[in-house]
Amino acid sequence: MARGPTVYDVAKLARVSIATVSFAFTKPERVKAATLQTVLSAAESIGYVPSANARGLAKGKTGALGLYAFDYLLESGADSPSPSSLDSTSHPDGRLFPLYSDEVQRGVQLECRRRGYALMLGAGRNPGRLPSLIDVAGRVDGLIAFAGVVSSTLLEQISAQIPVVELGGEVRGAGLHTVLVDNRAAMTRLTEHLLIDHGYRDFAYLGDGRAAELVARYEGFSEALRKARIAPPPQLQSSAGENSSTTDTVRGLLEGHTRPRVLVCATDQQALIALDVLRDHGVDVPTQVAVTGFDGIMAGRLITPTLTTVRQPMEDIGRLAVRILLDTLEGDEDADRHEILSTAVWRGGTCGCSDG
Amino acid sequence: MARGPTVYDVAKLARVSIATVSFAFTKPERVKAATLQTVLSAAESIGYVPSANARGLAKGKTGALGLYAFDYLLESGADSPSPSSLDSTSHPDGRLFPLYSDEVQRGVQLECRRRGYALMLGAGRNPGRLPSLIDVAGRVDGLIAFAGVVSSTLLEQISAQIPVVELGGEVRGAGLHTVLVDNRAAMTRLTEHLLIDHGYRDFAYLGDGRAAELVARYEGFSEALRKARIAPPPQLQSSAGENSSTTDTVRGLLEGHTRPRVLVCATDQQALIALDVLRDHGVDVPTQVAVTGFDGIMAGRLITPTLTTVRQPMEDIGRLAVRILLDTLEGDEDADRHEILSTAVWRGGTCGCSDG
DNA sequence: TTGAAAGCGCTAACAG
DNA sequence: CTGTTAGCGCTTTCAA
Repeated sequence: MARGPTVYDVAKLARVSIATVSFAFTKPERVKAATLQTVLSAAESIGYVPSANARGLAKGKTGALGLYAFDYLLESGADSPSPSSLDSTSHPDGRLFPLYSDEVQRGVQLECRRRGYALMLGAGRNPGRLPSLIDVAGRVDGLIAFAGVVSSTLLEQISAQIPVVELGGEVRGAGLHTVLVDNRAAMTRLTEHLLIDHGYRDFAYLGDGRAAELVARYEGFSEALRKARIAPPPQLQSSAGENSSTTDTVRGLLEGHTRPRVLVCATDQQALIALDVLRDHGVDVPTQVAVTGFDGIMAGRLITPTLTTVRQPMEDIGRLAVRILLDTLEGDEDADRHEILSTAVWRGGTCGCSDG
Repeated sequence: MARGPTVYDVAKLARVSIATVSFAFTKPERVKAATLQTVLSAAESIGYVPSANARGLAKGKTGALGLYAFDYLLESGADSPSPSSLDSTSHPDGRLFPLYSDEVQRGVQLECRRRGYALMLGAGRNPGRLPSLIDVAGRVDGLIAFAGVVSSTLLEQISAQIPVVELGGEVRGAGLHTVLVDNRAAMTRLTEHLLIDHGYRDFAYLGDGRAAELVARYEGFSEALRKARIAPPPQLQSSAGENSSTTDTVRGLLEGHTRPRVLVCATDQQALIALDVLRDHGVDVPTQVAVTGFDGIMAGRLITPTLTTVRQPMEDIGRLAVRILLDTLEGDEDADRHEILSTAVWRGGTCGCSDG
């Protein structure tokens, strides 16, 4: 922030010491009413705005939490100068908003506001440019980060300074708190629905081999299949965050000669893209190909038929992360916390269930 | 943030001065390669995370922008401890997410990330608690605030320190930049559609007399009516941010003995609530009562029939605000900027147009 | 190329 | 109740 009037200026004007000015703002009850008035109006008259930086430096606290998220939309091209969002239906990715991370972020925001904390947002995977993780970490009292966005060793390093909650990923003992869902078990349940209730036996799997959560989903899928004595197909690789890569992969699948009966996708975002491609190729869902996702984002509920998926309690995930941070910050919390929230299989229309 | 290793610790370990440590991080090219290595690995080994606070204090810049938004959802009760968002359709207000402010925020976020700035979020109307506006203002290089969230005089005061963009509201010459749409003209166009294309003549208006933007909408509505020689009805007052107040108002309207042919609402959020109440009372839309909103939020596009409304380019509004800030910050911008973005009347089904 | 030293604006003892 | 004073951790001249 630009330099403006400081405590010194206010003090001079009010003819008191800087300590009194400071007290007037932080512990008004410790200052005589008359003095308080003088100081406050002096401050007002010169437009004094206390520097949160200086305050944070002096107190060792900032009153803000940080959220470091992976920026899916940014990567997929939504960062074009100005795509005129007046008609966001024509904006290919806008249609997918809010994404998984957006809904989690919403929970974080709501809980931060409730508890009187400001929230600092950072994002990106290119640590070269600001705001890199370090940049937000150095500025907040606690940090929430999506797994996979930033190296866990960096996160552990930061957690030596301030409490850190990692969302998703794996439980590590290294001082990081964790909030996650049982991706593996949930995907097993979803797959069993497809196997048992629908009797499908011919599967394809659209995955992303990198993030730990996504790997767990594939494992859950494979396990269900093996239990049914079906050999799990390999993952068709597509980057969960990059819509164009998903489009290519699904196109490739359709242009091959054997078409699966079911396409299980690692995320809703991928499933929704897949549905687009299927439609473009004139393939009917669910009668020709059934499709499922994972996450439970809003967009999946709003298409017809609705997307069969596993719903995560995204808002709760965000809220809980904030609560963990504040508990360790304000309370006398001790150990790492690893919370596993529950999910629910949502039987939409894209798997062949009757919708609604 | 908690106190961890500092430049001093790193300097001692690397056997250099703190200045060298600082240079190593900020101007690596000014440090001999060998020294750089020593410093960097020393820093790494003790888990050094530079304090953005101290840096900000010393440089007078923070590399972050602030967004101060009105927190509609919070007020309307979504701040209950944990409403289990697994089924957000059962969560009365979750259904309305993302709201107008959320979509604007999204634009702000995207542009901030593009330009390498972190974003600090604050919100609320109770200035007593943190994070009050001042708190985020003191911590950022530029501020974006929704009109009406905070007194404009405070905003003007802050704008003496850092550039400020006010979203909505009125153009003030006092050093505040503004981004807005022509609420009045847009509402006139919408009303004319109802008057001319549908021939409606019996109107009710659900408004909120406080915010300047909302007042302008009512004026636009009234003007269209007067031009058609119809006396504008008074505003049925309901707080735009408080859903329960809207529910009560609309109920009151329906329980009266004269039911209007059209209900024009100042915001989509109010219109959507109104539609709920109408449905509960067994009133058909649009055949018995036509309804219109204003904003163009996602929820309005996803109901059947779709909500007739005025679409604002919300994402663009957010992006533009950021650009204005960065232009004045980084460039040699001079004067206040007052940008007016264009809107479009969306003819949905709730006004009686054939939908789709 | 590196070091010494003076702040940046505020808080928090500790005196008075 | 108010003033003095010593930092908080980093950046940045100015010298060496």
